[in-house]
Amino acid sequence: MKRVIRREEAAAAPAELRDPSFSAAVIAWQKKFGRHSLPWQQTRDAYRVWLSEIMLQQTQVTAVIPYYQRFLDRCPSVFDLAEASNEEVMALWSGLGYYTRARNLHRCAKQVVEQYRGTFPSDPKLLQELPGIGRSTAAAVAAFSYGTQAAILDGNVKRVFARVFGVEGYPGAKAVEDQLWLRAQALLPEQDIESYTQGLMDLGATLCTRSSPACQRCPLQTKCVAFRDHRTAELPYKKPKTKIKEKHALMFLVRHGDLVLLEKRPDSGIWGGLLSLPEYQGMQLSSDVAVLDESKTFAAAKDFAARYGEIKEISALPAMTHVFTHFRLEFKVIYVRIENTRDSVQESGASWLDIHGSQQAALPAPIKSLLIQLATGLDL
DNA sequence: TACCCGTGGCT
DNA sequence: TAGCCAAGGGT
Repeated sequence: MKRVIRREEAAAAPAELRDPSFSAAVIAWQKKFGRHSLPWQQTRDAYRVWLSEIMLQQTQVTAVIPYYQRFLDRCPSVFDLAEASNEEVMALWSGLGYYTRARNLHRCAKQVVEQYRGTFPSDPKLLQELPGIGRSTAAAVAAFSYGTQAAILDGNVKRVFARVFGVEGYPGAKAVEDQLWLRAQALLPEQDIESYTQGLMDLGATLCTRSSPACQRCPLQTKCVAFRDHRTAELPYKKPKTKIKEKHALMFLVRHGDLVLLEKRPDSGIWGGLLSLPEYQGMQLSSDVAVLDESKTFAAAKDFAARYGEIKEISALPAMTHVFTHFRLEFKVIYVRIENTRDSVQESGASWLDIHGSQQAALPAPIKSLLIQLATGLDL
């Protein structure tokens, strides 16, 4: 069993990433210049360490301190917390945000009491099975409470590593994060894990800050790729803009001579209040327009156009794309030429536009462009 | 996988 | 000022 674990660790932490001088520098710096008097330091009580780590997830130190102390006053031990009512736990947490943390906190306390008789395990793998404890939090609790050699990887560490080692790419991306975990594992010191772990956090929080880092005071300056290359502002990479969503629509271009059938769009939503080609409204169809076969779109177009006249010609125009700030609209247009129009325009709320007046009409840009092409006799 | 969760501080 | 981000985890 031991052999297997060691082989896995060896595979997970390549030797070329190792550098004992890295942890040595962090540890020496932490002992001299790191933070030593935060309320959850100077204790190896796993309950207090765990409570602080959960509260500090995505939350800054100054916000946590009063909550931490209030929580300890009411629940000095994991048994007190396990026995507290859910309402009281939520009330104690109220204002800290991310309230699933509070629910998981309560569940976790009960579980530690039931499964472990109130003693948090020292193995990060076991800690990670508890609700609200992920890989990084498990390592922090194990290291601070029991001195277990385990790697953390929070926002601070990601920033420090990205700069020192010149890690390209957004640290939140899976592939980049995997690389960072490998480094975190490979760089672990054999002793003084508490000072090392705290030192990484302190470096990120007090020197290697997101903007205007204090490189002159940094113990890792001589190693730091970002400092050497003047790239501290660039590293770590910022979160990429979330990929814009795609929407799909099916529209009908119903033509009678030089006239095109238009509808006024609702005031709210895209192209609000503008005239536009009639858009197919069938929910089920419109959500799947992208994969609609031609026969269904033609059937929908015929069904629509037949209200206005006799269908003489029908064809699909090439799919069109229009990019908005927040999404991309892919739309198909079915062209239908009709004759012998019925007088149903008034009641339907639609209107006829002479295509030679497209330029002046209140039309969305891509629709206007389409109609102008139609008016100038271009092939569509 | 990418998104969601809350609040406060920062530039 | 309006994003952007912070001691992440769950889904």
